Amino acid sequence: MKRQSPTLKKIASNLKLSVSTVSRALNDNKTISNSTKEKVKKEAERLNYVPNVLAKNFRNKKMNIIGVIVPNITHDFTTTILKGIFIESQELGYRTIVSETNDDPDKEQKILEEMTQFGVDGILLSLSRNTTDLSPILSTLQKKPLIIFDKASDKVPCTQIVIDEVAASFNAVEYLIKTGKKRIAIIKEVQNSFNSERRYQGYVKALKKYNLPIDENLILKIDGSCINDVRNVTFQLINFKNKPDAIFCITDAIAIGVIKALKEKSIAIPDDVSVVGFSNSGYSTVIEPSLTSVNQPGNQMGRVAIKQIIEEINNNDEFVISKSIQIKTKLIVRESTH
Amino acid sequence: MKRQSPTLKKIASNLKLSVSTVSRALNDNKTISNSTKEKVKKEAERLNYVPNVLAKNFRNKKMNIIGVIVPNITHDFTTTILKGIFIESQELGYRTIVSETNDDPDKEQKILEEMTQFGVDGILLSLSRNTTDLSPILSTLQKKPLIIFDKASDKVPCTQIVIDEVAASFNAVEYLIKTGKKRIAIIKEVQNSFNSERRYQGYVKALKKYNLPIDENLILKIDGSCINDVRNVTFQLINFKNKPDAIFCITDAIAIGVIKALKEKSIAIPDDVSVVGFSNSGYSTVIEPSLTSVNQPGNQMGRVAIKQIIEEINNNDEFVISKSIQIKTKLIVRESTH
DNA sequence: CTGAAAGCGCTTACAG
DNA sequence: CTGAAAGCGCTTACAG
Repeated sequence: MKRQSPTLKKIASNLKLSVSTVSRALNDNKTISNSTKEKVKKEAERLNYVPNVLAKNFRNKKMNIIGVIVPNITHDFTTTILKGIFIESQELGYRTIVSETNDDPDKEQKILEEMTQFGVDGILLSLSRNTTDLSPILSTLQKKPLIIFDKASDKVPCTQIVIDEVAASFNAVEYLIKTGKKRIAIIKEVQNSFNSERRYQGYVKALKKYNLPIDENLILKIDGSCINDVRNVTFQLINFKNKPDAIFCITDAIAIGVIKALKEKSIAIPDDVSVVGFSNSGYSTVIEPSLTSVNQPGNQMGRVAIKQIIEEINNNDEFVISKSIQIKTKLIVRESTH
Repeated sequence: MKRQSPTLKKIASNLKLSVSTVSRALNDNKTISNSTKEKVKKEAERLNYVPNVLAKNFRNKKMNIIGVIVPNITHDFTTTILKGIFIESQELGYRTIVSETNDDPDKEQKILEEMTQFGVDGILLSLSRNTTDLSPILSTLQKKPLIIFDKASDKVPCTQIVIDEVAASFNAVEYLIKTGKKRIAIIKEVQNSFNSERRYQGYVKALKKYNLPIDENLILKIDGSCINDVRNVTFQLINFKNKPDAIFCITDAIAIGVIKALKEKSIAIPDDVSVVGFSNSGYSTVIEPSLTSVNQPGNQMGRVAIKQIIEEINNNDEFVISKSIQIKTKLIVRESTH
């Protein structure tokens, strides 16, 4: 702050060269002789020259900043995605600006507008749970490269990077079936959640494949934001004449609640009822019995998202083909199943 | 991208005004008449004018970006701090760039240098666990306003924003004493961690106040990054002839391990041994019995950090007085104590 | 109350 | 291989 940092001009005058030559030399432009390149670089080093990023950004109309929008930075899976985003963007020379919507569509719209105006080069968006009006997203899509990740919607015509939810829950349910379970309940979310719906599809797919009936009594919904319902729903489930022998939960948080409710009623896990969660959060190993859960490689998702958005940033003028990239998951088996 | 967005020049020519006047009008400069201000603003609106942030930044030598450096974004407490940082910076018109060190001092140094060079207006730093050489921090402190939060060190002459660790653990231990416990063990970290040391001081202070002996056998250390040691340490503790009747754990993660180990040996919690954790993470309510733990208001810490750094950014030329801001905590009592 | 002009530090066509 | 010049879009001292 105190001392002015040296500029190209300073280097140029010291070396009796033109500013243009110095600029080119520092950028390794091929039209500059190696000898002057060396001289310039040495002098830059000596002066402790640091390029003025503000000027560079302005000149190049590029910030090298990617905006990242998530519902809630506090969620385990979100933090692992962010980890991947940070690593990859760092490697590729980009910075990221992260903002939270707290699942508020208005906030989401505001952030989209601010980021666009701020001039980020591209946006990575994980949809808020309550977003139904997609027009703000469509309109920023007109102005900036944008990719949706994790919380997705196929109604937005852009690249989507998601967990292969159907395969993930298919595998989980198939595993339960192979384990001898025949009456497998599912607890999903009430909201019109893309992810929840896909997980349900995988569940149905597995039951069908093994010719198990789809019993409406075993398909329950809870309000995703009200985890306390879980206890009641679990009690409801085990009060059926034909109780389930396994419960597939759409999230780890639900699974934790289920396990606690089952223990409260002295139901043996997994002997009487197996429990499977989704996302393999830190909770899975804290709860007893430890929870079998679907591991989602958040790191990988984050890295892929960054690579993809940078590709779309660089192809900006050309026609970009939206793709759907599905990340593979893996079931981590623990004590809540056998 | 396709369409050029309008500039001041465009508005000026449309209105037959000078660029300077338009600029001033848009910035609500008092020297401009209300009538032209109105005209200009209306035209700006009509053209959908959006100021070029890149040009503005460049001109004003200011990005309105604050760099935030944390060891690991994955930690519960860190995410709550970040939440506070996001909220407050958003409100005050700043953006944040977050980076992770993964407790690697070299990475930390690299990030400090990159952020400085990138031109952030200020830096919020939570020290990596393994940082011993403070010179990179001192040197960036010469160039940019910098504040240390959470993982702190009083060896860096800058404002520190920390949990009032001593008071926090004093209160926790005092609570255990009032609950009838007399042989209170502490499990702390092997590393030269500022926070761990402070928590230990609070422990000692409480024992002294109530004239309880300080028994070296009850003061144990584990490697912070190796949670598996916890089980052994716990077994070691309960094998003493004079076993502890309470265990104060420097982190929730340690407390979880302790609870599991105690249950394994069928020791009643809290009747035989009470357990207290630190940070009131999500785990506290997942483990059974639920964990009594010190709640750290991360949100507040984040907000205070942002307010403070912005103040120091704005007072840049003047002499800045470094302060130590201590955030108050609260013990959340649950089933692991009585 | 408004305008003409300079300049922030860099990049890049154009010319030689 | 190098230089002179223009310009990115804005702000601001200076002048009137």
